[in-house]
Amino acid sequence: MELKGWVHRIRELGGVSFVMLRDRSGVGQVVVEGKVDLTLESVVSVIGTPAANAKAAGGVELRANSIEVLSRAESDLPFPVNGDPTKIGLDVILDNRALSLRNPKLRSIFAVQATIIDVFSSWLRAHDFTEMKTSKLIGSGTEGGTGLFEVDYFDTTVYLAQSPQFYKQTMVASGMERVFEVAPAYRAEKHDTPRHLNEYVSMDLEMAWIDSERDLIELEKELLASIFDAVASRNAEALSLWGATVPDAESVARSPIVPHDDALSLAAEEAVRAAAGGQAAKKAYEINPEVERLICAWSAREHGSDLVFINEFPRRHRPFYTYPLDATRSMSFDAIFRGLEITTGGRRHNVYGELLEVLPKFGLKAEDLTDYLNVFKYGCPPHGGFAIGCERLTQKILGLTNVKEASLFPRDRKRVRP
RNA sequence: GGGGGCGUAGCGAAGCUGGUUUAUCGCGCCGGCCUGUCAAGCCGGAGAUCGCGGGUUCAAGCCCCGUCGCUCCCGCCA
Repeated sequence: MELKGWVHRIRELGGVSFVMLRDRSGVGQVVVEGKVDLTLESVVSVIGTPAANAKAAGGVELRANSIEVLSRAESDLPFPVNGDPTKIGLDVILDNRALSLRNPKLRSIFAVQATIIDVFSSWLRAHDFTEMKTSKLIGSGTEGGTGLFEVDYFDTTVYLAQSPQFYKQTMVASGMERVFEVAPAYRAEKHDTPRHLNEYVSMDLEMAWIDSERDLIELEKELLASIFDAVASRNAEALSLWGATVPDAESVARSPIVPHDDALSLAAEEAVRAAAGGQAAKKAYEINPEVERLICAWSAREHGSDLVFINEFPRRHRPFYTYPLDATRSMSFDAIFRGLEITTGGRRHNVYGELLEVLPKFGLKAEDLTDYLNVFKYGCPPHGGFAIGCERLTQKILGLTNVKEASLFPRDRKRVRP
């Protein structure tokens, strides 16, 4: 039989040599008479006879009759490809992406990510959502909030989309009712943290006929539970390599929903508890990363869940299109998973007149948003949606320390290559 | 933008309060030995202007200042 792959490791014992050959399915052992003229990571084809051998790694080995080098690797590897990747700096890993992904543990991150994207899409299709692909070039940046990247576009300037928000709503109003999109989103923010990327994969959905953000939360619970189950069954090896587990469906189902103001109080109490009865913790005024960690600690202890939903955010913290609950609060929510925000969503304004009324409070002018407003001018059902940060979910499932590890070719303030 | 930490060979690290001429270890690399390895083992070798610039000192990888890079925390961030 013939075996093809990369030379993972070589052990020469004089009269006999063992070559560990790696392909997408794993690593197997090849036995060669005498010495071998091979370098690590060379691509080879081995013809030989398979043999069961209790002394072989895995119990089976291939006794080589001939080895053909299809592509010889230079011997000056920039880092040990077959070693423990947690001992290699992130910069080295990212600078040498093609090589670092040959490491099974690093490559397994993206097997998990593929499952996440697959199940997100297939679950939504099975629930009558239609997949869409919308433009990432937008003509104006009046949506507000985050920074936008400018792009030369013939004789004018356009921007990279920070989210498909307006298009999602457009498609709901178009009569499609339920849509989703998996696509990159761009944020021109000069942050430099382990949880931010300037380009990330946003898994978006939007649906008609909801009453409040609670409908969305219930849907996200089912969706996430489905993703976790699939990762557990399809990516058992990746989970074991990273020493990670996914939440079971029951724990996801009982994830608490905490109103924003309560979350701040609970976080303050949790901080006191963490400080072992120390000084009174100061109450935070908004959901910051520390509050996210504290509220998750609370959720894990009180509800046995790694997931917690925070809803009823103050209207002033949310964009203009967010549907109000009352004078100060909105029908919006965040999902916090293992201490990190992975989702923001909510119900949206769907009545033309109400949108026109709310714009001035956010310093916006109707004439700058005519395309968007026209979506509602001739009737739009009550609706809402949310987005899951694909890299962040991947990161938190596997317990990666930096979200950049969960991006094949991350783009941050300083990195635009490879 | 503010603050902390770290920059020593291709990679990962050690180097005690400044003091021994050849700056140490593991992986990888080069040469040799070895017929059952499992991160193979053993012997030998190459490879480092100790990020860069300046300063203090009889003496700096180690202390000080500046600078660049990386990293973490905060801020910013639908």
